[in-house]
Amino acid sequence: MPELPEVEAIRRVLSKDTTGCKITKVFLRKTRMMRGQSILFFKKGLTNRHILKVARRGKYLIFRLEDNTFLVHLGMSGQIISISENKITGSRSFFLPDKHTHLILWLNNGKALYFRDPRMFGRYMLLNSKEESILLSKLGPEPLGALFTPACLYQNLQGRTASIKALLLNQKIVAGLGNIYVDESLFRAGIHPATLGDRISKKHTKDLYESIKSVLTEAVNAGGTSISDFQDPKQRTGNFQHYLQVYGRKGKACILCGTPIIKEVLAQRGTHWCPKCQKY
DNA sequence: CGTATTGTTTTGCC
DNA sequence: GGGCAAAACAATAC
Repeated sequence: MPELPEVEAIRRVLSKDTTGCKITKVFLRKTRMMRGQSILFFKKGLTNRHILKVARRGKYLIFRLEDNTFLVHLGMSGQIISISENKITGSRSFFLPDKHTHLILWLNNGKALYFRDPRMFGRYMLLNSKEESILLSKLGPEPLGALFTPACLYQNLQGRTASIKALLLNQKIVAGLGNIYVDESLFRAGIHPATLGDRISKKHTKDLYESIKSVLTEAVNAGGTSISDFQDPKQRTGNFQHYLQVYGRKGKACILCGTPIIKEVLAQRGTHWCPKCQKY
């Protein structure tokens, strides 16, 4: 679920609602996502710290505290819900905490953050600044930042014999794209997802660069894509699912030429494209 | 029952 | 050691 636009939607809500708040209590119900860090370490490192800033890098959500950083990756199905205790949630009717709520942070503004993750692919890490920068430096450039340029993308594709689909899913090449936005970006750029990275011309790389930026910008402005279960901490859904041009449109007419959209597994992921508009 | 699912890391091969 | 592809991770929905 959460790719860059969804994580950004979550970040914006949390930045507004939790910046400056103190974490007063920590309830850890499942420890699997903590990368071996102990419960005691977690509780000590979070309790009575203030949330100084809520940032984002790629798909990572970053809570800067006084002397450490709480780093969250939501994986496939992670979500953060901001709510008062034991209220029935609005859009779906489950009680919190439910069996998928693995972490709760109580704040001094009367709210609690419920970290849910049914599939448990998410990760929580409490890191010092050095550990944080080592981890985040492994990521490629922010696609909406100044360091991401057509030249940078082109350089990163040279000598690469994997498909462009696989390469765009690789967070070292550019950080924040997932399956949905890779398919959408490739459609807008008119590039077939199976094209080898090395075989993409400078001109097509520029097109791809522009497509990635426009897709992500529009998706951020739409509050993300709610295909199955994405919701922000206030349980609002995004709107970008209404603007998807290939993802989830298998067999439907291409918006440009009317040809049925193809869906096949590529790079181990369901991959959508128009066989006429997207060439090798 | 089998298939599919929005992500990353590990494994093994070249 | 790097790049690549497949497997693994876990739970739910259809």
